[in-house]
Amino acid sequence: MLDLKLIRENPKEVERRLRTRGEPISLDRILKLDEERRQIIQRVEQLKAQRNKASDEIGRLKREQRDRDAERLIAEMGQIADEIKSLDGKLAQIEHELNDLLARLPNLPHESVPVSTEKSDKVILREFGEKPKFSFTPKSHVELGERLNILDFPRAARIAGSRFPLYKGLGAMLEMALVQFMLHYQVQKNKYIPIFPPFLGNAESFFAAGQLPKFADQVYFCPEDKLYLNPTAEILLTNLHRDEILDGSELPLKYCAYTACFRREAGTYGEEEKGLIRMHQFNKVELFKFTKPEESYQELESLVEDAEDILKELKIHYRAALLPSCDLGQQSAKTIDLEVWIPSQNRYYEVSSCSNCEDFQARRGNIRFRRDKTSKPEYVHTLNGSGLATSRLFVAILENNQQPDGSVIIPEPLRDYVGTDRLTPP
RNA sequence: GGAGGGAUGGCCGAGCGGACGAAGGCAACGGUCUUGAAAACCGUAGCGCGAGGAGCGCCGGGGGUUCGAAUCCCUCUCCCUCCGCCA
Repeated sequence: MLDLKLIRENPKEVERRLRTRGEPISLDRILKLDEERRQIIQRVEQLKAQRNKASDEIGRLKREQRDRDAERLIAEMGQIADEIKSLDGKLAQIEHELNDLLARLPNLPHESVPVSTEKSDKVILREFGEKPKFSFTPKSHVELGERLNILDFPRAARIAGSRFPLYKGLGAMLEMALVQFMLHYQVQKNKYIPIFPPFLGNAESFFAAGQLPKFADQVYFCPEDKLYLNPTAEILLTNLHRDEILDGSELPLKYCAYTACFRREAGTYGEEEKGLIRMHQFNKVELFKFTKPEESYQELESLVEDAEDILKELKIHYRAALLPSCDLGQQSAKTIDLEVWIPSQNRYYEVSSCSNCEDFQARRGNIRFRRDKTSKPEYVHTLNGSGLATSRLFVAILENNQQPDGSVIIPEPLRDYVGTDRLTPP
């Protein structure tokens, strides 16, 4: 959520910056509603002041047994009470529409974000390793998974439907090994506090993180209980400190969480996204920070590095990309993606997306901090990043580490967790 | 799922139609005293809109009754206890 005051004071500037996202955004309606709202507030508050004064007076008269004078005042106040009620009603209506419009506005892109309407206009910040060279035609992870007997899409479809995963045998071990390894690493080396959160959240939580109201169609919803299935732990972790005032001296707070993630992925069927690339359910270890405003961009850099550590440890070729304005998620002011190489498709795929949401979510979730005991509360900045999306990493490991005989070498750090150094076809 | 009990400021806790933005306690902040600290005493002190003013709003959320609601009524959410069910 953007600050209404900022919109009111710099409408042209805000509009210009929002439009760099490539959506046709107009603030006219918001400005008009805001104007109306403030006019009504002025009138209604005047009336309420009058009413409060009269109520005090009535109380006083009653105490002094001057019932006749009290009765006269009460009769006078009836009219004002009606007027207040009608104005309050009008005000509620205006604020409802205003809040809904505000809640759907995306965040302002940071000035360091390249402005473009082409998603391909990302800036490659750095690369690690190189694309593997094969003396044979590399197989896709779908084919490898089948031959190794570690993935079973047909049976997953029987149980749940298409686009659900089923890992089997050492495949299940490898997937869980990735989760374990990443959690251990981020907790022990990078000092994140581990959280095992609920996998469902309520509407307030999803609103605070920015998922609602705009993206309701992308999440699974249980109407009986009014609960939403977690699409990313970012949402759950954002709400860890919703409606709290944090102690400035304990910032930045760094959390990491493993969750299964569920997404409806409505209307995203693409032929190249076969197998595990885009699923209704996948696994992810999420990194999350609550920071002071002036520290958030340096914390974004270190968050990206923390996620990169995993790929370096696993020796997977990747690149870090600064996304252009048109490719930012609505909450994000700046996003850096990590992309791994997928040989069978001859392209890179995102395994991590690290964003600084500045105070966008903090405002929605009322997450604040105090610099010291006596200062006023201020909004924190929230940052999130996958560290990493396990299920896509699984794909990268299978495809990048495949051997001519169809076996797959397990990266060194995962071997103890998986219990073997190599997957071999039966 | 059934029956009951709760939700008040950073925390605990009183208030149950008018002098209540809310007693009291703890914690906090400033001061006095002290070489320093503790103790004691005095004082300040919630959040939001607004101009750090006036004013308005906020006692779990929403609605209602009333000239006036923390207080009465309806409704929702969450928490606790007991029963049922279950890992």
